[in-house]
Amino acid sequence: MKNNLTEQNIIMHVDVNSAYLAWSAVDALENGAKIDYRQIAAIVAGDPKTRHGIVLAKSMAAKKCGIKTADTIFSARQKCPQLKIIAPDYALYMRCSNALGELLASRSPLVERFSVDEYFVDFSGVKACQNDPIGYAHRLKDDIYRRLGFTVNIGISSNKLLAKMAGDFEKPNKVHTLFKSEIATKLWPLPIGELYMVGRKTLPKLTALGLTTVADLATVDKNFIARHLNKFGLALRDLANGEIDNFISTDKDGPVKGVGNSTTLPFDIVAKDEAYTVILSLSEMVCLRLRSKMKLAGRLSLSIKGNDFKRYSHQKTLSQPTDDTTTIYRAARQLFDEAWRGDAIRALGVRLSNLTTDDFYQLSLLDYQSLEKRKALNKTIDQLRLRYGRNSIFRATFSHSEFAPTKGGTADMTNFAKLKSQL
DNA sequence: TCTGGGGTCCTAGGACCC
DNA sequence: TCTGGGGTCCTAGGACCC
Repeated sequence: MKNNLTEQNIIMHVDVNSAYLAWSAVDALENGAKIDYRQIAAIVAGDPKTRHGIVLAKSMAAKKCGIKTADTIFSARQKCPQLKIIAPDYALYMRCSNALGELLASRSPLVERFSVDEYFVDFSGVKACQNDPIGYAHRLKDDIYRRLGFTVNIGISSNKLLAKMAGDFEKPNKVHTLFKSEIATKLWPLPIGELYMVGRKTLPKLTALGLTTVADLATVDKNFIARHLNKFGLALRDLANGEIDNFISTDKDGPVKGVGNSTTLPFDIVAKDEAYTVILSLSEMVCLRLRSKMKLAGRLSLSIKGNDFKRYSHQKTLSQPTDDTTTIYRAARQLFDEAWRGDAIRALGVRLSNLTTDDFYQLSLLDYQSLEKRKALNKTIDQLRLRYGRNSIFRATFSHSEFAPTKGGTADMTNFAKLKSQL
């Protein structure tokens, strides 16, 4: 076994247990709270008054009551009447995430943030880890707890996907391995719904095909699964066998493909002007982020969610790539006019994709001057917002509006320091 | 006081070109 | 003037992840 390990890559997946809840609990304790939220039935959830009332994270005790992530607060309360409900603090979560990233980076230069509460670390070239990765992982896990106050699960394997699945075994505060040689004993016995990428829609399809365990999927006839689930089915079968070459990439190091913001309104919108206002505030945020990445967008899409929760969208390829707020806003408004079915609107979203670098701006001679003026204006606005806050400057439209001048953004975007460093 | 927000990838049909 | 077929782009929608 040891020989085996030294010959292959050592990838670890580090996953914070009940991240938002744990981070809020640590923060509360540091601020003098008498109880540890992790020890009681507690959840982190948004505010139902603004129609954001869903469960974002839960304690183990809350989980035992049957509360799941994305449950409504309403249903969570029914499952557990004495539930403690904590409001999310995204800026805090970003600080905790960064602190974990820094600790990991002190152990290996190859650290990749996979989400706010998950990192991949490549320890292949780290001597202290090579002879005993499991012992090393235990010491790392305990060190994280001692220094940062929260527990993690660590999954170990020779690639990211298997490491991630290992990290999803028993929780919390555990270290697991899932090397290829262990797939038949550790992965195959699991119910098929626990396999990565088997979600709400796929599970019943697999069940209907008579597949109930990962082993069933791993050994199913290829043609059979391809006939029913196409390419996705074949990829899932490969995954069940630990073959990940054809599977969905876990690589987040690559360039970002798109930038989008969306928001659920506190009440349904029925007037076009109100929709325009929200579209403008979303455009402001999306364009700020786009410019901070030094990109131009070639495609714009606008999505509308009605009060029936059904989402529909409309998109267009822009005549030329841009990062200008006014240009994007006008185009988004036009998309809205073309798409809107006249129904009550619950949520709106603006998304930019087909990104290119902004080192050359295709200039049309006719509007060269106005383009330069707009670029200068955008830059000034960005700098003011990054220095004094996102709503320190806003368009006159918003001075008597019930809508915020910029809209959208949770974890990474509330961290203006980070955006600033990208400018 | 009932249901978030940020992403990625895949599919399928139609337009258009050769 | 009985009508194919491949390739690529565009668009809408849906699946999954955290």
